[in-house]
Amino acid sequence: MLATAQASSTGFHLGAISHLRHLPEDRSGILGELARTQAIGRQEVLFHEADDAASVFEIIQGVIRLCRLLPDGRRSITGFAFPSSILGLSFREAYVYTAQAITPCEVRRCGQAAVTKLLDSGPQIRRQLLGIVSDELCSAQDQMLLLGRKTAPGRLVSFLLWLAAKMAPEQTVPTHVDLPMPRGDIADYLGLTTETVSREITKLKQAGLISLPMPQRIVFVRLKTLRQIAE
Amino acid sequence: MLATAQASSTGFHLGAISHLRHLPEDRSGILGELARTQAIGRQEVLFHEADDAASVFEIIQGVIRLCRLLPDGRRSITGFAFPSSILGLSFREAYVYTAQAITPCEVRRCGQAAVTKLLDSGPQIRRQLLGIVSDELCSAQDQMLLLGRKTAPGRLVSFLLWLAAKMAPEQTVPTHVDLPMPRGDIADYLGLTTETVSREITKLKQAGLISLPMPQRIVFVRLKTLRQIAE
DNA sequence: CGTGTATTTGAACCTCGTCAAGCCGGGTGG
DNA sequence: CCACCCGGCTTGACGAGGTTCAAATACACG
Repeated sequence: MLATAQASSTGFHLGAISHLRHLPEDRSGILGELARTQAIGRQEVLFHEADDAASVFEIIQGVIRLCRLLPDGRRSITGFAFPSSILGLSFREAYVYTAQAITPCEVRRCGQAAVTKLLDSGPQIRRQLLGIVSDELCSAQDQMLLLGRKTAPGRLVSFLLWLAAKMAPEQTVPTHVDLPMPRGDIADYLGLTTETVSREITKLKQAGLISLPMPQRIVFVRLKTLRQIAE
Repeated sequence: MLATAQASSTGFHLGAISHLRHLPEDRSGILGELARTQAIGRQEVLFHEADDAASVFEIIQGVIRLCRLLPDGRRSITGFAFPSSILGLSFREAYVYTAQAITPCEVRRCGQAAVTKLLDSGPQIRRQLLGIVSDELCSAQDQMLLLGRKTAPGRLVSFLLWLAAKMAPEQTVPTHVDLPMPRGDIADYLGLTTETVSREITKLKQAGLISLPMPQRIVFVRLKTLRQIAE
């Protein structure tokens, strides 16, 4: 059932490009009835790096971490996936990262063949799928800039504001964010250590920029200053 | 010779492409006769970040740097483009980085519309274009791991070996590499400073792992050790 | 031969990683 | 109900790795 009408992704031209990089298209149900819904327990692995890329996933509920390992065990988290994210659109033989549930999740899965069929089914949906991959590429480059050229506080604040926007897309002015992932995951995402992440959070609290009712909840107190720190 | 005419930045768009972790498909001329060939002078800009993404480019000759700027001037180079790379496959409204020639270049350009047409022309070419974007995403993640979890010598050696493979793909055992870009570009690509890049090169030389007949030429002396350092 | 740029080198400083310990909260079992 | 344990988080002391600032050198170009 194609109840969810595909939002047209044809050009918006509003000038203020940087905010519009990731247009809020409605992608819900892009995989349609080709997909089967499935529950995933906390810490469960959807697929491993280098596994045969057999399936594509759409996250319905929960948060998933995407990570890569160096031979000596150093870990890099390349991204997090939230509801409506698409995972595994590789168009290649193997997955390039491991996907693991941080919280209990609900996902829809469908085979690569179904995606190929989807791609052949028309220019509209094609554009949408390609846009998804393009957006991923764009955020990957944002992340490179963060890792290569921002300091620890800049990285952390950028992350907190980004996460708040991801978790509550409807809010233009975020008030707080609840961290679904442990400090270690944040560290591996930001190229820092758990200790540094913790210390920087403490500093923000002591500077009165955030408050911390509990370790998993960050309340933004001086949002404007935070935005400056994130640059 | 071209005087240093600052190229006006009227809109072109572009994405970026490189690396071939996967199969060595022949992509030469993938844009076909839809494209027009064009010469680009050193330091000339193909397109700017946030410009309307109007064209797609294929590099025929030369090396191009792709970069992003932070408001305060810090720069991050997100990639380099070599012959046979495709730039600007964004499937979005605007380019997400600036593309600038490091050496004199020859490129083929064609409009986005032509790419769309190409995409509609069959599953074969579709797979190829999608594979290109997927490969880009994969290298972007490699780079995140490098920036987040490798030390200065690890980053530098990884880069040198990677560059050697890019510049002479036919050689399985590289003997040397000629750097087309200045130290500052390498630094902005690796998330370091010019001074650190220079010092690390000096250290490799003093350790007898490389030799340096001239600043732009790196000769690999103990390849195996270098590979270990790169991990 | 003089000028400007790229590269190298030096010294002081500082951010962040490392190692180690302490803290807090939840769950389990006595 | 309490004692204990265990994992995640915080805090402290210390040092290494990289940045910053400054200057010397080398090189290409006019």
